Amino acid sequence: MIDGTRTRLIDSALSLLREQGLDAVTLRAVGELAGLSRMAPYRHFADKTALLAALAVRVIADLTAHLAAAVLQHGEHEQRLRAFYRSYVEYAVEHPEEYRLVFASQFPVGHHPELEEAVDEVMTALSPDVAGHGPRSKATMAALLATAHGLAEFATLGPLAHKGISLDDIIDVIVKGVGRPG
Amino acid sequence: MIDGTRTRLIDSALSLLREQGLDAVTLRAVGELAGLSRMAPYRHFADKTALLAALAVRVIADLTAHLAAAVLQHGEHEQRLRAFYRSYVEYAVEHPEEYRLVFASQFPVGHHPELEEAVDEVMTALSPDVAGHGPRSKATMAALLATAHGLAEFATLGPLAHKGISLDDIIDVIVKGVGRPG
DNA sequence: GCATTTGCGTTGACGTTGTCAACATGGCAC
DNA sequence: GTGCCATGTTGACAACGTCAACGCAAATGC
Repeated sequence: MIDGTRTRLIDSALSLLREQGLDAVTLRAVGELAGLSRMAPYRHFADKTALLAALAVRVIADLTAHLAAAVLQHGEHEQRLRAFYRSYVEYAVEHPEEYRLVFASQFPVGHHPELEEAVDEVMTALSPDVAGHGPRSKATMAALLATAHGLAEFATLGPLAHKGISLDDIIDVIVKGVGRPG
Repeated sequence: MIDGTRTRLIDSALSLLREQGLDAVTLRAVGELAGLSRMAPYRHFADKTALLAALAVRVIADLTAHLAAAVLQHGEHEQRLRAFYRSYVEYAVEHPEEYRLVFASQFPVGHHPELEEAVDEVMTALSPDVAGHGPRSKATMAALLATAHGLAEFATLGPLAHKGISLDDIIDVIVKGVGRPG
């Protein structure tokens, strides 16, 4: 093990996040759940945001694996796209606090390179399977991630969930093009 | 004026939000900027979340007006759609803290009816102009808002901004359909 | 006309949180 | 052995949201 204590702190933070929500992830609670004192995290992370960023890296890796597994169950392109959207939203709905951590924590741009690497990795890992290989594959991959994220937040935050609009219908509109006459 | 102090408190909160960011919107600061004491907001709002929800209502109304103005500058359907996306992202980029307030504050569903009304109003105000009148107009409108939101967050939070991917290219992919071979 | 309730505002106090400082301790290099 | 450095600890502080208790003026009831 390279750095056991650091890993244990992230584990503790993840437990708190899952079981009691983002607000329960305090440095004190993390330290004590790891069997240490309140200031212990500062020996391994610059501040609270750095700890949360490390946690976000793990969550993003987990999400990436979840997406890849779902996508690879299908061979046909459009099926893969729909699986991508469905599994993305599914992950957000099933792990709401973890998902919220990633996007609500407002990590200052440029201060957490490992976090930006993790985002890059989602793109490079999934792009060949869902965005094709054409000249527009980068724009397509960005469009896929951005729209999936929008869908996920609308699904978890309410506006979409309780309005009697089917998720599959929305995915259908997106896949076929929002500009299509409907 | 129906309730001047309440309005003044929201004004103060908006000033703090714009000039110093979401973290600077503390009940103490809001009260004092309004020329009152720290506990004054409690006479007009149940708690801090209620104040933020009222602020979010105002922001959403502002965003709606911004979108409507941009959309109505065009007569053709696809032009309107692109204007919708561009102006949505533009608003988020130009008012990042206000936009963040709306989505990062995690308003408990069902506790802020006026907030949900405001969201409904975005839909009903814009739907005829961008989502058409067909049987799928509701799903289309939901798809438009969700995807625009995803785009806006990716644009403000970084993943999209500094990767050399053009926003117009991404909008193009979305309008024509992410499932199109590209 | 007077008593009372009610709306609006105030200060005091408390618990929680992130973080700075100062201090302890153990292993390693020399 | 002696000094250094990584790691961990406790003490303290300011800021925050919020509960209580209080003050006061306008409205209300009789």
